[in-house]
Amino acid sequence: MSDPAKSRDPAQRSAAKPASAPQPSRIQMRNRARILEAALDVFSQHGYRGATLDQIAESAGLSKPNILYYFAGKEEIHVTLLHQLMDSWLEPLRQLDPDGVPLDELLTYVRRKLEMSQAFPRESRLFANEILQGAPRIAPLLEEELKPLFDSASALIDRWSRAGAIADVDARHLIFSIWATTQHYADFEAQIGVLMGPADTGGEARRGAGAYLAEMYRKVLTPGRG
Amino acid sequence: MSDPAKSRDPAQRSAAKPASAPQPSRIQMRNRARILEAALDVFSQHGYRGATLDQIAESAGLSKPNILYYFAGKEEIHVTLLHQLMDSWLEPLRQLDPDGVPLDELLTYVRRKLEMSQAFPRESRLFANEILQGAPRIAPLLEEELKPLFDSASALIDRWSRAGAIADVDARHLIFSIWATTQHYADFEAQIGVLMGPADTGGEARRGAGAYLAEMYRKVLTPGRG
DNA sequence: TCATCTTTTTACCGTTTGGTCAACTAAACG
DNA sequence: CGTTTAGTTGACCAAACGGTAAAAAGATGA
Repeated sequence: MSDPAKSRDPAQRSAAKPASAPQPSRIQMRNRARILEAALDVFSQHGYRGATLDQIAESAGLSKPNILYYFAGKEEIHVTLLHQLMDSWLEPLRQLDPDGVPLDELLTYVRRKLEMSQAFPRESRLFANEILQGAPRIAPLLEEELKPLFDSASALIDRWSRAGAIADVDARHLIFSIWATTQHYADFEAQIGVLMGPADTGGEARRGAGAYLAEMYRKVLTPGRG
Repeated sequence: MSDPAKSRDPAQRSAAKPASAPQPSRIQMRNRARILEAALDVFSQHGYRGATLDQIAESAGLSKPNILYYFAGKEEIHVTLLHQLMDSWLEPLRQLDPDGVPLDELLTYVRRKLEMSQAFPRESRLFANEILQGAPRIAPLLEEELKPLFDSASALIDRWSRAGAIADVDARHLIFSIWATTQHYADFEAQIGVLMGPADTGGEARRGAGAYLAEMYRKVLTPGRG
């Protein structure tokens, strides 16, 4: 009766055997992508608990049981999104070049991070939601992926700082402030929309943020009489 | 049968007649405070949809129907918290003194805002959660209370800027960056705990943040050769 | 003491939620 | 073609949810 592996299970668990990668079909790739796209919409807007499978299903144009055919459950969809997100999210930090011009490297990092928040506000909000709630599903990933990168970037900035290439700043709090200021424009968009005038959110606010942050971090990082 | 106002209704709707303020009893004050305290815990940790009346009830040490005796519903509890929060949240900005020393005023504002985030992280997260989800319940309050204050503060900073008392910065984005950097330590505490080492979150990180932000905004705001 | 008003609880209701099941349809392949 | 497999769906379920009804229990004051 219960023949194991009697049929291919697209909703493969995370601990699937590495050897048995049955190469997903075109339909599977398309529908998984649809589901993740819809889930990003719903999760980023309502948070994990606030999102329902029915909402995701309707937004994806699929039935709820069909969604559970591709993913083992609500949590697996969420975790999948977070894993996908983490990679692209860390890329700007990875591109910090130890051999580049320190000030340019950091200002470029600020610019990339801001562009990323503006281009992918849903991803930013999804991440913010998860962290706000204590990172219950992404904590291991923070420890394994984010922390090593954060440590090495901090060490690099500290070296630049001690060498006098940039001002004497606390590297870790500098990174925090860059994350905070850039992601703020995505995460608090509802507030900014009210304060800047709703008609304006995409236009002047965008350029204004870039110009302000560039100038701010130029002042913060330019070495000078202390 | 349906005698209106046949019994005092502690769960008074918001649009209650102003003349009929029956002066709440000691029990009412104590239990309402318990409920709001418990609700702040639960809402700030799980978000609006993620929080349940049963959780709030258990945390408050009351039964669920008893909670609904004091508040008309889940949403009313949430809105009450947001209203209470908004007042104290805006106070540091209100204390900006047009007649003070501009640089000192702004650095003091940064310090106060950071202290507030560190002293009331649950309030900060409650607010962040609400904004993140599009401010569905607090939008009117943002328009009526936050925006006027934001506009006048921006105007004041602009005047200081044009007068040369501080550097030439965009006042509105300056305020955004102050909000972002200070609230970040409360809202992203889970992330910061991982990156700074969990044992450290309350100690060095606290002082480090204050020192870093003071130095950063000193550099940003000190007028000098552009 | 009794009568009245406030507070609390027990039992319940309708809806929503994540998830399952068995049957159905559509491809793939010989 | 037929058979096997992949994909899809309507019907359903148990649990959790916000909220209600009504009556019990406490407090209050004459």
